[in-house]
Amino acid sequence: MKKVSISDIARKAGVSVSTVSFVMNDKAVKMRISREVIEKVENVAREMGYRPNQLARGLRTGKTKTIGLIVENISNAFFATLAKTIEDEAKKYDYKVVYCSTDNDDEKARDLINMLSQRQVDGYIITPTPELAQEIRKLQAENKPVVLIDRYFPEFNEIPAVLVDNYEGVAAGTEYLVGKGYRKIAIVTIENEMAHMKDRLRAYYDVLRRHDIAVDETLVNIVPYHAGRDKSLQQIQDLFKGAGTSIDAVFFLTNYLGVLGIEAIKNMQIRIPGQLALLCFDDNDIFRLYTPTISVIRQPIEAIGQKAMATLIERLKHTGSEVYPGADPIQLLPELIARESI
Amino acid sequence: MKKVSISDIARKAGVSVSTVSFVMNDKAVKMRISREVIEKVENVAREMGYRPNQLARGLRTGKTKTIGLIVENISNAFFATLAKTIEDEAKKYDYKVVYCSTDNDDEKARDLINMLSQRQVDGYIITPTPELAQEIRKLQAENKPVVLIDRYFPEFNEIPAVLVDNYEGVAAGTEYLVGKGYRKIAIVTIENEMAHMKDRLRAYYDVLRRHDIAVDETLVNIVPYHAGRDKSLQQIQDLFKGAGTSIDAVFFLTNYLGVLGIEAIKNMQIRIPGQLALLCFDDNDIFRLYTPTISVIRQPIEAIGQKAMATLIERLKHTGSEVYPGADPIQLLPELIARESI
DNA sequence: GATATGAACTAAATCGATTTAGCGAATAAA
DNA sequence: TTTATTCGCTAAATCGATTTAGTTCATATC
Repeated sequence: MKKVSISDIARKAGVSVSTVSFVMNDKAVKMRISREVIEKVENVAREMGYRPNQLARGLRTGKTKTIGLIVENISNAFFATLAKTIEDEAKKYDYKVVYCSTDNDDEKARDLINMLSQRQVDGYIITPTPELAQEIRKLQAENKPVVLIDRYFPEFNEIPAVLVDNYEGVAAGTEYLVGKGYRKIAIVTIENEMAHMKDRLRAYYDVLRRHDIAVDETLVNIVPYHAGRDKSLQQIQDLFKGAGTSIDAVFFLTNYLGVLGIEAIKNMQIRIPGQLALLCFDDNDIFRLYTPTISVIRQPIEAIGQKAMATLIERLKHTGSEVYPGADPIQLLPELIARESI
Repeated sequence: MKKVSISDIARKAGVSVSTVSFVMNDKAVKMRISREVIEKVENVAREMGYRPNQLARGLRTGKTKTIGLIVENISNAFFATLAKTIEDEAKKYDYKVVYCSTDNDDEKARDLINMLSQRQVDGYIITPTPELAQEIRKLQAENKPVVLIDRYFPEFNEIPAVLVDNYEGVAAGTEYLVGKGYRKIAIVTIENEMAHMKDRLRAYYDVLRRHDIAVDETLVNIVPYHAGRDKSLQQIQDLFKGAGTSIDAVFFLTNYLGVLGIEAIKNMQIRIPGQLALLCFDDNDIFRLYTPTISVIRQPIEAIGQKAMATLIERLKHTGSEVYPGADPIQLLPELIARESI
């Protein structure tokens, strides 16, 4: 049994295809279709279970009512929550979301943009990879609205971006550690050349300097992106060996690294916060449930998703009519959640 | 700047649209297009950044190279991993996956099927909700392959299903508890009328009976699906009050409930496994990292995803040509991971 | 020299919708 | 009675691809 099309309905109802289209799109009144015909068509459509083909509709109208969401990794709790928020938000505006992960690979990101472009999505929300600026410019040139999320390109502000205030978050966290009397504060971050991570690191340096604490570069630990689980864990455990002597606190700059940190303390049986204080950027179920509970800088994920979506919708509404004036990224404030690990 | 279409390429290259189509689809040789023309077209297409419109292609060919994946909740770790596996697997066969969540709501599930159907996906992988059988039959009638995942309808086997062997998993878990000497074994399960959960519960009863352990119905705790976090937690804490006296072990039948169990032991400071032994169906990061580590029955998520995808692809290949003979659900064996909580 | 064969392309139908322009009948205005 | 309007609906173009059935030359065959 084949799917029913608009012409099947037209034939069965004894009217033209156009009439069916008008009725299905609530333009019947405007086109002064008579009450009887409207009812006839609606009945036939219901009986036959007619569902308009969105490919045909999209082809004709140039709108698919779909937006493409590109994140780094959808199985990461942060991005999963973000995706869910965006999807819920999109539904309010009657848009559907298609999402996919880059794994922070430029090549993969380009492929995904390609794929979404071929599928004619109406707009994009993108967590960019380092070299993606060119590709995103092309989308703008094609008049497709784009909103960056979680990351941004400081050198070009033609594209709106929504993210947490990374600098403020890490500054607040570092201040908190300093305020609690810690001086030998180690940092664990992931290798990433992008601005949002530089902002985080910069905040750390600035706060130490502000308090006249000498910066010890051996305390700045950068985990290679492709190190793999075991190697990364090892690097953290090596750092932890100095607990109580060369370091007294560790600030993890990402969620993923913080979880590895927990594995490390578990493996090494380090007393937290006795021997070592712990703080992590970005919350996670585990941090709330672990013993001791882990203090975090919480990102306002829902707010980020909502703001990004609202920005995109705004641009979707008057697409082409006006050019985005360019603006600084929208940076939302994070929240310090003090738990037992400090 | 508008997007480039096939006719733009044709015009610029000075050939017909058909010729461009043949070149782009590697049918140039078969259609004996000359080497020069092929190169000309390829160059023009590359220069202009041509990317075929998949809506048009899908409309014409009737194939979108897309499959719809419907899960219960994409932000749940089990389904997130499953989705990732299926996506990776799909890519091998050159298919793209669109996924969405039902929240176990029949109405929502029907809407999602509708939406995917309108978008002309080629096939479906569905975690069904209780009343979804009719809707799925319609898809079959339209000649769209469907594979059920994680759950199934015992009363109709016309649709292939791939899932863990729930009965065996819970049987093995219960046997393990009994073998360790526990006799007052409580069960915590979620309210769900579907076969896979009934299978889990049935296994519990069967094993107790096999060991001549009297079943105490007060030990069987069913958490209402829409109870909400706090109420569910309360129900588990109420159960835990009997630790050491009326109960000596608790078997959580889902991941989500197990995590609540951890919150409960944390809140109540219960010694595990001293006062109470814990076992959970379906693994989770937290279970591996918590102190004590929690023993689990691990589902073979990757295998389930792969098998489901392979089954779907098989049906996609000869769509329409033959009817699925009908078969029992494919049930894959889970693995008991013994940790410290028993 | 007429005809058949083959090489290298192209025209046009098609998929299923939307949308503009227009047609015939009924009614109103002149 | 003729002309203009309004009503209620339809024909046909269009979106951007794929695909079948030709068409036009050039060459080979008899």
